[in-house]
Amino acid sequence: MENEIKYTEKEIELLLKKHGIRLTAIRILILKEMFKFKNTFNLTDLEISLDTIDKSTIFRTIILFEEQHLLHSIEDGSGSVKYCVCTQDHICSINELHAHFHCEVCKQTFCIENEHIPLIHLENGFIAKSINYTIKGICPKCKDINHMN
Amino acid sequence: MENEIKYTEKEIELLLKKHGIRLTAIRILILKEMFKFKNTFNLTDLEISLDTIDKSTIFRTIILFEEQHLLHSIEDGSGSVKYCVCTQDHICSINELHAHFHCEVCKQTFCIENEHIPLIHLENGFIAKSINYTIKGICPKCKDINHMN
DNA sequence: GTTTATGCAAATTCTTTGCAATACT
DNA sequence: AGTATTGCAAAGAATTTGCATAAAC
Repeated sequence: MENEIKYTEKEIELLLKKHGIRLTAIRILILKEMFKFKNTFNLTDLEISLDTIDKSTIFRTIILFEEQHLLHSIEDGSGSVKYCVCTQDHICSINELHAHFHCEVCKQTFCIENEHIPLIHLENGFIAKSINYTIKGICPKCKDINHMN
Repeated sequence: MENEIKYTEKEIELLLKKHGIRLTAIRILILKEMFKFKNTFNLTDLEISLDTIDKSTIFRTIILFEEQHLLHSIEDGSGSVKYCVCTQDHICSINELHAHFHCEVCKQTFCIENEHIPLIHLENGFIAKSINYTIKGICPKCKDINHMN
């Protein structure tokens, strides 16, 4: 594992509580694991790295976290829903949502942190709850490997 | 069927040819059916309305149409990929792509025709091929039915 | 002790593929 | 004849659910 742990046990617990999520050993473990992913992750990613925990438990935990706005989902057209954790440096309210980039070669999905999603005008009567802005293409690493331009 | 047929047999055939797609009776039938949907449609929608044609044939036809840029796909997080046909009044090149609105109540996905997707700046090295901009929320009809605001 | 969370097993849904049969040129 | 298209059947992948057990409050 090449990742640096950003959050202490205590901080993980506070984050859960802040979002009105009851503490359990498994939820702490799952959230801790989520922070290990540099980019986004899907259910299978978590299932593999948390192989003692049942898939359905992870699934229901993701649903709970999403309902409590501790994470949000990204549809990148890869065939599985990706997730990323909402933290204070990674804002997820509707006006400050960030966009994502999905590489069609390596299948990774990156957060585009530096810019918010530009909003467009909605006709009267439509109520926006969330926005998904995903650019698909080729990331720098895969471009170099495949000598594309 | 409350839909008005917008395209004649002849126009359907021309559209296929224009996109370098060989004509077959089934492809003409499928494209004609696609135009009947006011909004977007998915594989199952077509499977139901074209119940004499096999699902895998429809699937492979969609892939072909998409490769030839006769239609484009939309990931709206509904669990199935939606499609909509690219016509001259419904531009689909990357700079002129339109956004979509997905209603979480009725599960319909609407094209937002009046505005192009605003582009955001990509860091050096990223190559964009397509963009997916989908707003999720509640459509006017469902808002009224459920007395929401 | 009652509510909530978890694991196991399996169902469901959506997508995709192999292969044989058919149609087209 | 040879290539492209289609149908059938089934595989694969991702998601979701029912129910019994275990944990938390």
